[in-house]
Amino acid sequence: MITLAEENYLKAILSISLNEDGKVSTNAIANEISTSAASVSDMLKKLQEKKLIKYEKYKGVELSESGQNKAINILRKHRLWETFLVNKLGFNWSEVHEVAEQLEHIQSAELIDRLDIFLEHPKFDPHGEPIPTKEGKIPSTNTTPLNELQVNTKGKIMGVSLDEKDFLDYLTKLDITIGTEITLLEKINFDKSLSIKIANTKQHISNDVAKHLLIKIS
Amino acid sequence: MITLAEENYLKAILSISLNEDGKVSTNAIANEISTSAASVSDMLKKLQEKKLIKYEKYKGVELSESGQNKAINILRKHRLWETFLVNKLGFNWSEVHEVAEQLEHIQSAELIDRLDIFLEHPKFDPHGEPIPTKEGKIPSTNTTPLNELQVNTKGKIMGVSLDEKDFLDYLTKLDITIGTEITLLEKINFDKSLSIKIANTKQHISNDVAKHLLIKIS
DNA sequence: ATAAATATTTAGACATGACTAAACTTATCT
DNA sequence: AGATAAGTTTAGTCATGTCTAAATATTTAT
Repeated sequence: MITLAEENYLKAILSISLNEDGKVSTNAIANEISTSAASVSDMLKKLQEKKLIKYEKYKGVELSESGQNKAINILRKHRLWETFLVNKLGFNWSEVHEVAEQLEHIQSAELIDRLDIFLEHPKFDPHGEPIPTKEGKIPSTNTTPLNELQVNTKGKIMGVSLDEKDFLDYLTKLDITIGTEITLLEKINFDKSLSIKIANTKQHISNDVAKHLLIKIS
Repeated sequence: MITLAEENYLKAILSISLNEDGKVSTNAIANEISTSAASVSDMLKKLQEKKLIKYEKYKGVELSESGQNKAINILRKHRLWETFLVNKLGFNWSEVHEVAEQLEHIQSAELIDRLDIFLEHPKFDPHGEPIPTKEGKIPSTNTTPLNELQVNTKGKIMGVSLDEKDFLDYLTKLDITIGTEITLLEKINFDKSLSIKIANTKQHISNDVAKHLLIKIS
């Protein structure tokens, strides 16, 4: 059996791996799940014994095949539950993260199969993130973070890569949601902030916001 | 904050209280949740400190008002989730108990409010058990266990008071489900077993089965 | 290439929730 | 009432997952 804490560690390692290459450091994990490096070090030993990760002291860690399967399955569950909460229960996209963090640990393959059917096999969650397949593949999205676009490029917002209430509420205030057409007008060298056009209105956003907006160039 | 273990103890105490009068004994709880009396004794001290129960050493235990509210809320969540699993996801009534035991611990009042709306405020779960109200009332059902009926009484099965796969699968095999019309033909004194008529077929069932069938006399 | 800074692991504690064995309380039987 | 049985609590231990402080390894800078 896998414990709740172990699942959260696998999820954290997967999440870091998806954002950067190479092995994952103890500190990165400690930072991701807001715990001490010492606790992480302890847990890595346990995950190693269960063959869920490949770990060499001081050298960082990566998921084993079975660890990756487990982690991707948790991600699949998280994104399916978020889809359920928004599409069926009428939650706002900014309100679902915490509850989905609980629901993703429910143990029942049958439940997830049936939820997937009930939701009609959704491909994306309410934040535009791809829902991993039952076979453990994460479909790629071919999108680019807004801050990496060239000036004067036009595109459509396909998703956001950060699931935090304050961030999502801010986007809603800016009239930014999935499907919104956007044009990058100008990049400010000084602070990397951006001028954009949405529905014929000029807006100004920070680099920190822009990097979490995933764009498909049109 | 209330822990998972604490919630399960409150639930067990409520469940025992609903079936018998007076204070709940340490052993009864140990039996209900398959643990040792020593563990129960430890936990009762903790629940006492949190004012969730009224407890006197060697004298048994009862829920405090806040403890009862918490316990009934867990029961409400359990029964709403079972309703969701059967009505929306297409599970069989014998397959939902274990999953609902996990789902009942998800912490979000908003989630349960919305689930209740989504299910259109169901009054009974898939086993015919009443769903407690948001205000913490358990509606009474005015039903009688089959084994307490008089011979030759006719009635309808309104619910079952045991949520175990083997039991429910057996009922399904006997063509017994909620709404089934039933006539009590004979009580066998020797082993308290019963002869019954269902859809013009004579059947014979044990007292153990009969006591979990809740009948509304017609 | 060595010192300083940074990252990681080990050591030793602690809280939770479980266990067994032993001690103690209450109930029951003659 | 006193002995025995049944029920309950206490004492001591264990596994999990966390922590801080100290020790050790690795990386970076001079």
